[in-house]
Amino acid sequence: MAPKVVDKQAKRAVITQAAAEVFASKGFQGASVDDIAAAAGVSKGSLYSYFKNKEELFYATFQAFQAQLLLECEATMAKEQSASSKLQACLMLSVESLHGHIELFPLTLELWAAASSGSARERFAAVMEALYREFRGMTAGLINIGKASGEFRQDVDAEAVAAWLVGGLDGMMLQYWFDQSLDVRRWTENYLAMVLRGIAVDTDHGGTK
Amino acid sequence: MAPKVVDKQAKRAVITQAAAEVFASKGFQGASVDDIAAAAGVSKGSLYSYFKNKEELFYATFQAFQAQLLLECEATMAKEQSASSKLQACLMLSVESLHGHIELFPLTLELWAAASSGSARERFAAVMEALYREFRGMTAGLINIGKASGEFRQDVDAEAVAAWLVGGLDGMMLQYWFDQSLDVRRWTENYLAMVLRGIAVDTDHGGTK
DNA sequence: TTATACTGACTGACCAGTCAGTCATTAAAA
DNA sequence: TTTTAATGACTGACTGGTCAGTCAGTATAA
Repeated sequence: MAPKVVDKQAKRAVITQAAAEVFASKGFQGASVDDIAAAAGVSKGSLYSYFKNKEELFYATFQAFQAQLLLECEATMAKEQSASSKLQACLMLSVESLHGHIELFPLTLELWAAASSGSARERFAAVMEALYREFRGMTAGLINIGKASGEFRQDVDAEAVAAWLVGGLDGMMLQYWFDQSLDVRRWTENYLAMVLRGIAVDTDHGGTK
Repeated sequence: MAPKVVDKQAKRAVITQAAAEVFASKGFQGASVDDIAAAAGVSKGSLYSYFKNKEELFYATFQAFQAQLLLECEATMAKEQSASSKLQACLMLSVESLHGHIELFPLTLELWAAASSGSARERFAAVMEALYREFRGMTAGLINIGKASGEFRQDVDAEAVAAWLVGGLDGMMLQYWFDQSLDVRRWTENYLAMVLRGIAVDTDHGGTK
């Protein structure tokens, strides 16, 4: 009348952690549920008592990965003062973080592919749309604050810059995934300096040459 | 002593065209060779006489898609004079072109995923690395021409800007794929203007306010 | 005892790639 | 012109294997 008790949350975490590695190295379709169960040290039947199906498991796995990045990002951003330094801190942290966990980047690629076609398309596409909307909104908000405070030019299209920065980060990491000798951190630093000069109001104009 | 003759190249094109649609709507793993053969109006056995295996077929399909974009891009770029207008023309054309064939964008996503994990990883990853290297090189070359001609600042990191523009284009189209109400063309136009202002030498500074 | 967690063998569906045989087309012999 | 032979493009049933998800039975804690 009060049988065996396990910490379900902890066990879910163990499973998603194992799943992250397997999904990242074999892909969504390529990873079999047997593989994941074995990696997590759990039987297949047990795994199915924690997750409705493979799709659900994949989604939970990606969520865990994403949530951690978002947390780090928000924490770091809060420390900065000006809009441009917040932007810079946030972008650099994202690059650092993705760079540091590059072995999990395929999870994202798999989600993109899953969201683009296949049976789970509708669901994953909705997730991605919401995620991008949030990131764009956050970034655009930051830029608008900069405009309001007179830090950035009035004719800056906040949405456009936000979309390109968010997209650029993804595209950047994609290139890094394919060639890990690229110095994406330095590139990001240098590039952002250019972009900020382009959107800042002209106070001084200390050009080289 | 001379049997039925068919135009093999033409038939390959018919098959890859059908394959593009099927791969785009069902993904690489999700699309069965039977599906594709049926869509192309060809038997499965016949299809296998044109392509060694499914992977080969997928690669050929992506190549056809990519080659067309590259051709359009090079043609348009040749018409422009200054480095900045070449850059602008090339980027806008790419956005226009991808925008116009957005239904085939999943092909790219599938290739990314295929290149990130699974059995064909090595091969597809090499293809993607080469592709990005080429695009980055082309773009960086353009920027360096601009630097040499005094159009752009000397302290511009050409590689960094190139990587971010190339990556940004991908990331942009990704967002558009998930939400086709986004006005990516206008965003690109506006954003590029900002970037160009950031990398151009300071001649006049006609800021708004 | 009893409620719950857990196991792994099993099932049914799916699919890439093969291959033995068919058929339309053409060259050349009659 | 007609017949015959050669060719290779084409077909689709079949094989060998994989895998998501289920369930009947077992272990364990209260």
